[in-house]
Amino acid sequence: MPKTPDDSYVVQPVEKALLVLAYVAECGHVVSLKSVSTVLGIPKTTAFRYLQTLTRAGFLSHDSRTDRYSGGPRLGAIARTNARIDSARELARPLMRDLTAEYDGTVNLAVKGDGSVVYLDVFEPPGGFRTKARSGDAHPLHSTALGKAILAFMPEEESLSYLSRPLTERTGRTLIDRAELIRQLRLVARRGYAMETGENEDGAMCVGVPILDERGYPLVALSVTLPLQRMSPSHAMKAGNRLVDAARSISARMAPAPATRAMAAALPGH
Amino acid sequence: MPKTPDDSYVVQPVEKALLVLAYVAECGHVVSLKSVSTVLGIPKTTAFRYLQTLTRAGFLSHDSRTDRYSGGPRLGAIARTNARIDSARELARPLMRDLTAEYDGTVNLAVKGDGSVVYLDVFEPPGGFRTKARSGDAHPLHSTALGKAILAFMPEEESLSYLSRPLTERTGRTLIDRAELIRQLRLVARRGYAMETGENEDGAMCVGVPILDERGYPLVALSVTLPLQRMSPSHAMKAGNRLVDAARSISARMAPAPATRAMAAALPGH
DNA sequence: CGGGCCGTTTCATGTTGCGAAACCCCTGCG
DNA sequence: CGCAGGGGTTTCGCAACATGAAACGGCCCG
Repeated sequence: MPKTPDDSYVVQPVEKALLVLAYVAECGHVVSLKSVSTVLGIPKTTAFRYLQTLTRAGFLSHDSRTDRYSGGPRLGAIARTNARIDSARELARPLMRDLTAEYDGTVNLAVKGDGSVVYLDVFEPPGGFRTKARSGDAHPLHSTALGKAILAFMPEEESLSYLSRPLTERTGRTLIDRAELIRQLRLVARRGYAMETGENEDGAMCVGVPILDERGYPLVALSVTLPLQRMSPSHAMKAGNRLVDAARSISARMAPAPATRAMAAALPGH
Repeated sequence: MPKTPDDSYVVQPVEKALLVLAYVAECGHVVSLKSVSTVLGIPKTTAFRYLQTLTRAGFLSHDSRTDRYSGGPRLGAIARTNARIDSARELARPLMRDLTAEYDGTVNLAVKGDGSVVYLDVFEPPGGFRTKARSGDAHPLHSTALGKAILAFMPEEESLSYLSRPLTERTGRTLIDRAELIRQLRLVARRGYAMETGENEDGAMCVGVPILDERGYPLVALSVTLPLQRMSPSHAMKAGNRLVDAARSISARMAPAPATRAMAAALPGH
């Protein structure tokens, strides 16, 4: 029985477990092992194992008093992260458009990835020079204004762990001296914006700021990139402060992560 | 290498696939097969299969142009359903408290399950008689005011499919005549509330109304249950209209299902 | 034109997922 | 008080199937 064009790479246990996850999470109420088994037509032994595994991984939660399953904390976490990023992205769009025109430069929005920034949106001015970064690309944290803005505002423990990894040299100017980087990050934290001059891409200079979520964590960052020669120190400072204002206005209106069902499920049942 | 008290029922392919799902969905940006494989330390062949399976199931989406994965539509659906139900539940709470005192009866909030209603919250008056229903219990659609309220407001095609299943007789009074049920549902749709007199539980009478989500679908329902002898027809009518108002006020303020990241991901990348 | 990076396909192997059946516990009922 | 029944948990033997090394192929970049 062929289902879709090509099943050959589908892992069956995973497929069936996802069926279980979808059923439990989408039905909006607690369910018993029995009902999973009968509704989905999966033998109860197998359903039992899937429920266990899904629960262990935090995708479901299990009330041992009533032996019922429901959506778990992980689903809430995913929804929350997505809501935060989506709303930041949405709120940033008009500001980015304005900034692109205002500075006639490239304006970037990026999220923090694992040891990198990943570009979400890149607004380019009509005529101007083009930067390398495209939506979806990843660049190092230590070589970009976006990354330095994020590093400077995350908990110190975390930033140090990133800095302890090998620091790749993107250009001749890339800072790979850890002590110097840490000094810079302290300055960034104080004045609110980060700068980068040809450290990530030759001939490009960039000013970046973090966008803090409701926990104060720099989940996203915003930056303007210009050709090196068009950016004077005073210009950069003005741009930095302008970006700080923009980021603050986004933070203030960002999704406040509403209480999730997963949390409600943690309360006593009756 | 023991991980938690008891791994014996954990299905390994599922566990690892969930690791992949968590990584991709939680990181908030598109990722490549390579990065999944290296970050999670899973051989790329295996990671490939998991990504395929997760994508097939709608938990991830795959941009074939750039070969990148991100959160899929199913995650949005789950978040939306939960948000709707949570907010209804939250908004209902104070009203339910009021109604409990006002009628000195049991007030129920339930979600539509597969062919049943599942009780979310049950408010009981201090002294009074107790009904059978507890939070988490499931009762048939056709024998409860909650269920009839829901049946009357769902698309006809769907309600007919439920009515075509065998109708269990809960008490001597349970309506199992389909034609008569359909006649009743039409009346319910017209006046806005459903009634039930000892059809689900002996000696109890119940008035229920649907709570419609933004699509007009009766996802949740609200009801008041009283001992049969304490409920006159005129009393029931007043209660019904009171409940209709309450439901409308909940519907109006219910979570409007914000645009999700999964939808945004469907837009062209750059 | 050539090298390397990354996604896809193949294939032989034995690990491990599977589900029938037995077991156990709790609840409701006579 | 004990019996029956419905769910959840555990056991166990077997073969299905997940696995990952290696080979392949396409695309980009130099």
